[in-house]
Amino acid sequence: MELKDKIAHSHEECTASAAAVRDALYVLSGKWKLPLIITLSAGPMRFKDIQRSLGDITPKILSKELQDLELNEFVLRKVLPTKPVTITYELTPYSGSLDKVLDELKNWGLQHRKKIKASIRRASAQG
Amino acid sequence: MELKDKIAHSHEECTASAAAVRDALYVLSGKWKLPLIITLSAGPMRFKDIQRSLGDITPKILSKELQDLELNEFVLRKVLPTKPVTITYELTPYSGSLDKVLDELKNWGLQHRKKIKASIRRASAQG
DNA sequence: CCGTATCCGTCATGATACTG
DNA sequence: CAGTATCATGACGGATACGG
Repeated sequence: MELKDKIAHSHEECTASAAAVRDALYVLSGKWKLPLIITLSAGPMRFKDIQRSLGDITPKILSKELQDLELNEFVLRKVLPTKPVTITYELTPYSGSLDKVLDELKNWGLQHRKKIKASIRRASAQG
Repeated sequence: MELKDKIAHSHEECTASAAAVRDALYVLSGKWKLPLIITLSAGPMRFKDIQRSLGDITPKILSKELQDLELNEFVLRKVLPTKPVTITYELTPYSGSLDKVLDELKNWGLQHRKKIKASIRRASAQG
């Protein structure tokens, strides 16, 4: 079955597909959301730990991204009654709904990278 | 199986996953690439037709997006020896490799929209 | 018709500094 | 530690106009 058979059945369905895909990409947009989710998949972490784990994200951006993910119910913010309070972030069960998407995206990314490398090799050989 | 079992096996694999996912999102990034692919899934089209079909994309942006997609071998540009020449754009077979990704993205986008609506209803009822 | 060139506004991201 | 505030910037998308 080809792409056009799966996606572009009619004008309306085509529009609907495009809208749904764009919804998804919108929610997952930005430089950090996916890396953040993948990082948190290791378990609950504190703000500073996440920051270190992601390398060079600034607190402002991290804060914003975490809030976004919280709003979309991918991430749960927990305040532990220690003294002073400890705050942790962890993935919600709902984040599991991204499993397939993430997996497909990962697989596709891997195979695409290989393909691009091969293309470049071919192009160089030709030139 | 949970997300953490599928994605974050080890530090290296976690990093690799994140990189692959970001590769994929990078290639598909921007406001128009997916809508463009979905539009072209109806068959070969000329520049002006695509422009009309996408609604309000400007020629500069469309040109750039088409070039990006050509580079990544999703789209083939054909120059037909009519007089004056006719130029068409069509999907390559390789674009079919996106089938699964697109499908998962579409499904996820649809279910997520439903969930968000339900959340808003719940929040309103509470407040 | 098929684009490219120029200019411009907006938004995402980031550096730095600061508060509780 | 866990953030917020302020300021800066650069990429992206778009409007308009023009060239082949």
